[in-house]
Amino acid sequence: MNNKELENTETEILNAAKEVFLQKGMAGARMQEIADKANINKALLHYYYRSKQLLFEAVFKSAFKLLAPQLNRVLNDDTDLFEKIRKFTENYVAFVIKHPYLPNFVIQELSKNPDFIQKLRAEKNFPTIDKFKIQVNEAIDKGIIKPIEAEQLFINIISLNIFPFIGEPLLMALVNMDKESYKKLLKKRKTEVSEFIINSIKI
Amino acid sequence: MNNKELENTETEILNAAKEVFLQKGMAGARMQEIADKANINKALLHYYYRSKQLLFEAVFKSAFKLLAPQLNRVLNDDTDLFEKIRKFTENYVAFVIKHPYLPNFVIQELSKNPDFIQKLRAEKNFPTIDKFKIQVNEAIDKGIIKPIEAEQLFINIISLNIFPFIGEPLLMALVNMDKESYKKLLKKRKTEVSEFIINSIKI
DNA sequence: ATGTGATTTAACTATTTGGTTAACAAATTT
DNA sequence: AAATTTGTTAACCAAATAGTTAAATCACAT
Repeated sequence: MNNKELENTETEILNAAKEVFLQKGMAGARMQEIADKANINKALLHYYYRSKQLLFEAVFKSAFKLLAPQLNRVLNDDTDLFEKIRKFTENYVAFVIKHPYLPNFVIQELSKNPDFIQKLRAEKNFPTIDKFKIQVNEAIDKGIIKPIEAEQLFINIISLNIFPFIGEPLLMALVNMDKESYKKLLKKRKTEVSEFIINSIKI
Repeated sequence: MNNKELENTETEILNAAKEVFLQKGMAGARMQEIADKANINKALLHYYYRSKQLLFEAVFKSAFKLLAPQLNRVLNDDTDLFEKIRKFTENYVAFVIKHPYLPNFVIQELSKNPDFIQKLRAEKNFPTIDKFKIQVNEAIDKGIIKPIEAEQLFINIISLNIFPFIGEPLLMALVNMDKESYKKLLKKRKTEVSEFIINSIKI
């Protein structure tokens, strides 16, 4: 066997599957396309991952494992609140550029299968809001920020960061920009979004 | 024929198709399910709408026709900027409660078929940002709001309003709430989101 | 009533698609 | 090196699914 590149067929398959599932979703993905992209026979897919469902679950879990640390960067990390918002915003853009379809995929498949979240919750490192909540309330008590529910602030942070990527095709048309200008606009958001948030909450 | 309810088969079909397509997307929708939901034979679908693709396009256009006026409420409407942001935010929640899957559907299908936006752009009433841009720049000149690009502000407004619905299953889990509490939180956003935005930009 | 076009149906077809089988090949153990 | 286990393939299968056909029925004008 040529162990230069094909060192690990299983990984090869998972990568191909990621590519296809992330772009087309569970319903739109085709096992044949995944096999082709992995340069293997379709039967081999079923040898490694017994069914489409199981392969999908492997992809989904792998995708979520990449996303979770990003979310934890806001939720469970005890740097200063403002600094944290700045860092998260800056890093998130870089993350999505590296994995353009990932957040959309996770959200999309979760909407179509809401029970799935239960399986994730059980896993180690599932992000929780507790620490963030304490931090926000402390900042309020100290008079650093205006009163706001931690949940609402968190949703605002996430929305402002994730949606411009998920809604890209729609937003691009609405603001009447081509791909290149829109990408520039997104890069500017690395700093603008955090300032927008901090402006709103700081006293 | 019982003309009480079945006054118009074509409309009956379109409604059933909307239900199915909006929830399952193009790839996940099944013609049989649409036929069942419309209480008709599958052949009748093809009698009225020749193919799945054409039926899908009818649904998509109809969906976008509902969404466009919502967007135009921010973009093309010459009430005061702050008042506009308040009104839009308040109305948008009501809109999504009435059409829960709609925004997600539009965005999702556009991501999977970005060329599709061209067809929409040609249509009457496609929202454009021009008017909003002028309004924002005037407000900046008058010293009412801090300098900000109109495009960025628009994206912020849309993101803060749409994403909490699209990302509902994920966000619900992250903030550790059940459906009921989350719905309450969303209702609170009717006023909180606009204050969050205005706080950030006002001088 | 009857002829005509629009509407509706049951039954069918072609294709796609997830999954299987059985045989072959390569690596590993004995 | 013989035997066994692991990896890989071509060919096949059954179910699902979009789409078709041809006949039946309805609405209604003549």
